[in-house]
Amino acid sequence: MATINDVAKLAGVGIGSVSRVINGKGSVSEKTKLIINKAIKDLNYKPNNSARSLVSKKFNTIGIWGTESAGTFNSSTLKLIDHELISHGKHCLITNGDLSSKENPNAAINSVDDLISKGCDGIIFWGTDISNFDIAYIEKYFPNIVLLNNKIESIEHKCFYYDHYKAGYSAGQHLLDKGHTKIACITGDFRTEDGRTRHEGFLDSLNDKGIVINPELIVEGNYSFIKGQEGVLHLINTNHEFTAIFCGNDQTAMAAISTLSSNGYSVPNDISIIGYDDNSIASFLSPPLSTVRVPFDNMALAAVRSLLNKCYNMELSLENNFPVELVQRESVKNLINN
Amino acid sequence: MATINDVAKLAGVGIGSVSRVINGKGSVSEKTKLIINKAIKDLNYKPNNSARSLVSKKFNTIGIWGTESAGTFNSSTLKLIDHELISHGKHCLITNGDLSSKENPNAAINSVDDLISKGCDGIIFWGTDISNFDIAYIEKYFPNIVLLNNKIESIEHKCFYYDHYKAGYSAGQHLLDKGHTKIACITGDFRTEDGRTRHEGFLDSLNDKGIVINPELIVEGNYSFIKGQEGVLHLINTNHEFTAIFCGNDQTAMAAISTLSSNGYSVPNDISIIGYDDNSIASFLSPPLSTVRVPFDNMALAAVRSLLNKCYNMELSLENNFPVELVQRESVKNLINN
DNA sequence: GATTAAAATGGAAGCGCTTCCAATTATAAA
DNA sequence: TTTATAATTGGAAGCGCTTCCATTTTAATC
Repeated sequence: MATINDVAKLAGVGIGSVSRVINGKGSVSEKTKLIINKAIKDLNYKPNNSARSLVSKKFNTIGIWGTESAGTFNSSTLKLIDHELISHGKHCLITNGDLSSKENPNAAINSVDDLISKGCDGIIFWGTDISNFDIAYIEKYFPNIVLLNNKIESIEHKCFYYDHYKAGYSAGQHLLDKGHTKIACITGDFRTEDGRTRHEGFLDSLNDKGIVINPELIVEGNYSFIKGQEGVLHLINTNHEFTAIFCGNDQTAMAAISTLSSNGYSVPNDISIIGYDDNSIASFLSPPLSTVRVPFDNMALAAVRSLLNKCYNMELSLENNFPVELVQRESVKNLINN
Repeated sequence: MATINDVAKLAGVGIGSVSRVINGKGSVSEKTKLIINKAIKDLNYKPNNSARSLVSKKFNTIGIWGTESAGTFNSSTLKLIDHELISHGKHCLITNGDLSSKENPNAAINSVDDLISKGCDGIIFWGTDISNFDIAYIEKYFPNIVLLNNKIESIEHKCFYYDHYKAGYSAGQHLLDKGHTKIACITGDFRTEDGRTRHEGFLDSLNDKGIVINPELIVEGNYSFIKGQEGVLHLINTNHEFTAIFCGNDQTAMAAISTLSSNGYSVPNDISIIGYDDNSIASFLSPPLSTVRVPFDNMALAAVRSLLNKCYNMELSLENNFPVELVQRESVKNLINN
């Protein structure tokens, strides 16, 4: 592998000039620039990043800390992030937090320290699988961070998230608009903030119309297919009547649809389903799923850009408002005759 | 950030000893080891990876070159790879080849060079979206590579792939076993090798029983939902009778099921569907999809491990046989009365 | 206690780069 | 032409580490 010395020697110049050409700063005459570029090409010279980072303290790399449940490893959003980074000449170093969460209490911090010492200029924390406490601790000595789909009051300007409450609310509203009043739901995990918040929003939308949901029609899930399946089974075995189910996420909705139809119920004729996320499958289900679209990609893009700006003094534009949108497809029946 | 000098000073030893402790090689007395470790902890010292790499030429990082269509950014397999790397203290540097493929002809190579100069000890090439020619070229100057789900004769020992032919064959066989003889198919893209091969295997399974498929019942797809939808629509508008469709992948099968049912056909009562991949959705479809399970995870694990062995002189065990398996669920009707 | 071999230790050299400054060269003004 | 100023240039220093070797310390043996 050719080094900067080789280039300098071949071009008959000093290493300083070569460095100036590579980095495009400092003054070099057009003539020597030409000579140096030729030498670079002839030697197929590529600057050694370790040496560069050692001196400059810049790594041109952004770390991503995420977990499976954050969707990090199962989402086109990762692609989008990577795309944005690469198009600015940066790299993407990934760490899966799942590994650490099992182990000792400091495991999350350790895995982050690992990421830092490996060399990245900033970190995107994706999801809520790391405690606020840990993040706050890390942020003290490594401030170039950004939270995606998570929110911590003390560093709110570094957070990119949407309003779970509003999202839940709009799901409920849609059901109401279509004339449903007897509504069941299969929620997310109530131990998580977002699980609670989206459910609250949902309940409040009903409350605001004076509708109170039968507590027996609320079953707690955890976003998994299997819990969705169990939830539906439980609901259809209860004796309470309902015409619609609000599912805590699309995965749950998927489970609901398939479980209902294999138990002889038709969606939406017998029971309507509304999901939450608008994941990549939602429109492909049968029937296509009405759901709340969460602006994941917009948030992700803004998060990366904000970090890019901070780490590399860039000035990329970024959104800071991430409205949720109700996507009406065919899984909710209109009960209102007009 | 504390450096090795700080540690040496605090511990009252030479930097050589500190280095020996960090790397666990060379001899250091238990007593000084203790002192040094305390200093390391007190200073919260983390070795600087750039400096280490600069000297040692090791990066403790494996690059992944993949594209969206390879599933790199949409698959739990990535998580598995990352997991394996991290549990051996290595990192995972990702590059999305999609970006490059659009641009100039050398874009793929450039993006790989980028990965190399950024610093990785080996690269996993995931999928077939980079030409054999390019890979062969890269392998010459950067031999620590491994191909996942791809095969190039000249470096077959670096390739981890399965038998598309057999997979296609077994799909056909299953349909035959269930008594289907009038079979349609919606294939993959015939411009790709795997698209062709799995189709060949499928046709041969029929041929071997003396069954010839009606050419009008073969429609070329490209693994996308939309093409699957179009394909089904085309098939049901044709006047030729068929009882089953072999879909080139599960995505296509998903499209087929949803399109058929929204056109009044019942799966599997009217038409049977068999898929290919056994992706994460397959078992959740309604009806649950019978499909050919492709051993992605096994291949990926073997690929990573093989690379780990090569790059770091490890001796991890690895599978080298990746049999395909038919997963029978409920989307294929049994036509044989017994 | 003396001798020898083995273990432990300190630190210089050097990895490839950026940055800085002193020295040189070109350019403009007088 | 001379002088002042700006642009260009070379290369030493130093980033934090590993590796090597010369030196010192320890342990083992007589």
